[in-house]
Amino acid sequence: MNDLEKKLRDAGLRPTKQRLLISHYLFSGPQMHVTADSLYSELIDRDINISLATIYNVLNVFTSHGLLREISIDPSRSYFDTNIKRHYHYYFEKTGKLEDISIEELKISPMPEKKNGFDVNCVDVVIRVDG
Amino acid sequence: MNDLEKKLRDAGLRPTKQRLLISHYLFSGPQMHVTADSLYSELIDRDINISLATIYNVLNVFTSHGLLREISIDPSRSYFDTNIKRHYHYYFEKTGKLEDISIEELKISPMPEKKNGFDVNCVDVVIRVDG
DNA sequence: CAACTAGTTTAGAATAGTTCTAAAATAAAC
DNA sequence: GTTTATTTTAGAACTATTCTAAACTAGTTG
Ligand SMILES: [Mn+2]
Ligand SMILES: [Mn+2]
Ligand SMILES: [Zn+2]
Ligand SMILES: [Zn+2]
Repeated sequence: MNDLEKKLRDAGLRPTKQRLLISHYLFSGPQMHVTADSLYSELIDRDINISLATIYNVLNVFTSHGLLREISIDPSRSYFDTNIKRHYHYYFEKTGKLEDISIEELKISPMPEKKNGFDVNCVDVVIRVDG
Repeated sequence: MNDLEKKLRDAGLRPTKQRLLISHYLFSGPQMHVTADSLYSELIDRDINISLATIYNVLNVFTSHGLLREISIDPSRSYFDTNIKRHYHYYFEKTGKLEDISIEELKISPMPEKKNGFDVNCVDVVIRVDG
């Protein structure tokens, strides 16, 4: 059982052919930010033909099982982040690219823990730049 | 020339009947966060019948002329904020409501001014809570 | 005022990202 | 190997938003 198969099983997911191919693209190299469309195109470029419905299914199920994080940046499409540790983003509005900002680089204080008795699920910071 | 008419003219916009009615709803009371749909429904409730296309036109033109700010919170719809001063948000994921956080309440440091030579357009902070 | 022009509103069509449906395929359990 | 639950898929459906083009209106000019 290889690393990717273990990663999927540990998350409670069946390691199907399509999930493994997508995992290989997403998780075997440097961390990245993808949209459904960018992922679909990149896989097509590598002659990996997975239906767009499956791309959406996999992005959503990976997100709900903690392997990806969804980022709301642009109301016209969802971004998914392979970096699931707490961090923030630069967003380059012209190119649509994202770049990580570590929590050491940018400090928020006081870091909120609760609001009206409700737990804080996450703190999203997006710094929008022209480029 | 009343306040709302002046506000529109100062922004370089013609004070049409529809824009004035929408401005009255948005700008005459406390600050608020709306979606195209919530605004449309609230106006219908007040027997103000403006086409949904116009609601979208007006929200977009108000935003591009600095009378509103668009907030990316939820990939399934756009929020617009009548508070155009720098501030941050709590987002209550179950109800879809937003609440302002002032820049005195939450500090970010260092406040970024530039990135790769590009200007920072805005710094969005969203604290997502369960409620 | 009347005539003119540029900008605005509107219904309805179109678009596009995403989700749904239901049938075929596959993974896991027995 | 057989069975069962899960997954994949093509294509349809959905939905927030934008577009189209015709009717309307605000502002300008004489
Ligand atoms: Mn989603
Ligand atoms: Mn918009
Ligand atoms: Zn990231
Ligand atoms: Zn606000």
